[in-house]
Amino acid sequence: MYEIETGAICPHAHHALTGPHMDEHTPDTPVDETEAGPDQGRPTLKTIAFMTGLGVTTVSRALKDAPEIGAATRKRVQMIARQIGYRPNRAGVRLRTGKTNVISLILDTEEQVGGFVSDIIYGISEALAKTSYHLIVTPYSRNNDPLEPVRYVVETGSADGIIISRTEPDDKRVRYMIEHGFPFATHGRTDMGISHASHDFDNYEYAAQAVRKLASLGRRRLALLAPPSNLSYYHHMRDGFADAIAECGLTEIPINGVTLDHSIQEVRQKTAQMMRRELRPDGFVSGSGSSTFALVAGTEDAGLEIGRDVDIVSKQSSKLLHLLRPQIFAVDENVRLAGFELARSVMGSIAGKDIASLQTLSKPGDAFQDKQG
Amino acid sequence: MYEIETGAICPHAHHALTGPHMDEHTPDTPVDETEAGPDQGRPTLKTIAFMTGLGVTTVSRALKDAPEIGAATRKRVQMIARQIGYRPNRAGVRLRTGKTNVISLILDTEEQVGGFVSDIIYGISEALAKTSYHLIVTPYSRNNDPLEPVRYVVETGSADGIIISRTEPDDKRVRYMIEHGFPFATHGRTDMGISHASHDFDNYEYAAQAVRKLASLGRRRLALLAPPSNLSYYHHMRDGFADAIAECGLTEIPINGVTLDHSIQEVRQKTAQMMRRELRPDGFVSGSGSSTFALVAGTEDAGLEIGRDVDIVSKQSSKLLHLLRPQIFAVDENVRLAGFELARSVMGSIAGKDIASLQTLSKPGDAFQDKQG
DNA sequence: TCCCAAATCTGAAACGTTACAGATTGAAAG
DNA sequence: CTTTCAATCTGTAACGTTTCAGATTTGGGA
Repeated sequence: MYEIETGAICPHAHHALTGPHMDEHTPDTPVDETEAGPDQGRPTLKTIAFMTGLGVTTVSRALKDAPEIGAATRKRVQMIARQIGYRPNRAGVRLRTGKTNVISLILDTEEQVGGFVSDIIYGISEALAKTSYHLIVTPYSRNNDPLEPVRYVVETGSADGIIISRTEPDDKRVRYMIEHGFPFATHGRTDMGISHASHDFDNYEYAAQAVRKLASLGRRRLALLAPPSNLSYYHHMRDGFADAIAECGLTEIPINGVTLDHSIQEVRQKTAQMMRRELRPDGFVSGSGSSTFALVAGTEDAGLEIGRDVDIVSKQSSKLLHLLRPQIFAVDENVRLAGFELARSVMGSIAGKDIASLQTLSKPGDAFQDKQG
Repeated sequence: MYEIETGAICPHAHHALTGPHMDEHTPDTPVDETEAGPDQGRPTLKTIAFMTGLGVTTVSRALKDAPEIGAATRKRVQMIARQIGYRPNRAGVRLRTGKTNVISLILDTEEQVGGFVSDIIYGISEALAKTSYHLIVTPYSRNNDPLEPVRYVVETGSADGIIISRTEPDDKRVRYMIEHGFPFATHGRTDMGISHASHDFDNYEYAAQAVRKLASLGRRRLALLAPPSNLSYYHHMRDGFADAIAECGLTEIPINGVTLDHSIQEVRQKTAQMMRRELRPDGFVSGSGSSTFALVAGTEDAGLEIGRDVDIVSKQSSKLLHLLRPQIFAVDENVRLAGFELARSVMGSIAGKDIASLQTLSKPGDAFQDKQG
């Protein structure tokens, strides 16, 4: 049934198949509209038009429940369409309307965080599953200009909406998309005085709770392993950390030179260095699971023990931390949910929905899992 | 410059923008071909045709280096195209030729393995970066029919080629795609007497080497934590394991009821159970990093110690295992490379290249990283 | 001088869809 | 018995591209 279809898709079979394709148009006799020829290959509006005896316009409208089509006709057309498994040709729609039915997820391919990308993709997929949207992944390297992939998608119109992460307080990608009226949603918030679709994890709250937890354990000198300072959530996390430090009357031991973006080796080394010093932290707040692996390793390199000499509170997106060291206090960040929300947001943005409804903030939950997970 | 473009993409702006779009056709005067109107919005072939004074056909051919175009014209057209940033409209090409310039990665959204998906996507992206291909992710749930997403892509022609994983020895998706002449590449091999594009990690070799390593450590009773038995690489891994067991004169302690697909909790529990028995294994071969986390936890639940009571050899795609327990012997599987190779393979398949050149097997390398990683 | 072939170039048609501007009904209103 | 109007339906054109079947020019050979 779909032979032509697959043929048409397989380039090396082009010449063989495009020849006898729809040979209703014999060069001598002019086209007779009433005989649209036997349907072959994938059904189109023309196929249905032929089967129902209607015009393609009518069929097109009937399928999208236009009001000017009789109820009987509408039902008849839709029935046949379902029967023969009609699917609108995406290229046709896209060419005609400019609507691509595609969401582009723009990804940093240097991303360290294991599982982050999988989860966000699964979440997006879940939200897109019942819609006509497809998900396309547009990668870029952190070394290059992050604006470039955005510009590419906007300029070539290869998607109807964009999802970005690694959002900055003053984000030029956001500015660009706003200026071009292009729908998008950001993972993380901005601080540009502009309202736009976004989803974020409440890192302020997380860091504050983490500090309080450590304070309640009697820890006094805390260190924060934070994201790079250009990212929005650096500030949230840092503010939550600082506020709670002040609130609890603790002191901060700054970690210089490494962030969540650094390699495990670098973090491990830096941690070991720090933990061998006189005035070392007795508590860590960590922004990501994989970095916490390095934190633990570095701490133990220095001969110290988690839970005894130092406590760690860490975010995680997978559930591995309490297997690494059961003493770690792990807070789950549901990245799959983030993906889901981001997809909903960007679709809402495309549909022109009210922006207020497209901004969500995920709370850390009461998930300070204790020694047993 | 791209205002029209973005407008055309943003559905809620349609009506506003399709009106004054290219108003060269005034209803009274017939079209004068020589005045193609001022180019606005995204440049098309028509734009270039107007600028050069050539026909669109000529421009189209000039851009693809057709031989029947004069060298001077060709250069002139290409120069202008570059100048004004011409990009062929994907929908136009796709509608006309049937070529989508899209590769579909079909993903099981139940996937446990953290980082696996990210890496394979990064690898694919890398291979696609310099081409005109886009990557689209087509998800499915393991509970549903795995053929369904494949059928969807083939029937709707939403991609030129497909990449699948979780390949089975007798894989109905492979059969389906072959029957429909649809280009694809599989992550993992089949055993159907059909030759097709694929990439695989040599799990036979991995398991055999793992067993020999454990044997060299004096371990005698080995257990294999294997993939589910329907997958191809189950057999490879199991055969390598069994052959080396025989070769070294060791015995196998079978693990029943859990596979790499099972949750960490399940594996952990099962492992603990097993390790409390009289005749427990003194060596593990594990097929994935995250499962090894569970293996370690379960072993320690039973009061045993890695490196003393039992040794573990495990594959990993991230580098976390030696941070978990430095005693683990980890073998790296480069999933990013797998993605890269798969993308190359499927593109080769689309281009009709010789299949022999599209089959690659990645060797485990000499990477039996010792206690220090 | 004429003709033919090669070298360049060209318009028309088509891919499948939707928007526009009617066309065709039947029935209600005058 | 018209006229009008709403309710349905329809053909044409257009989106941007490539293919087909020429058209035009040039130059060489006779």
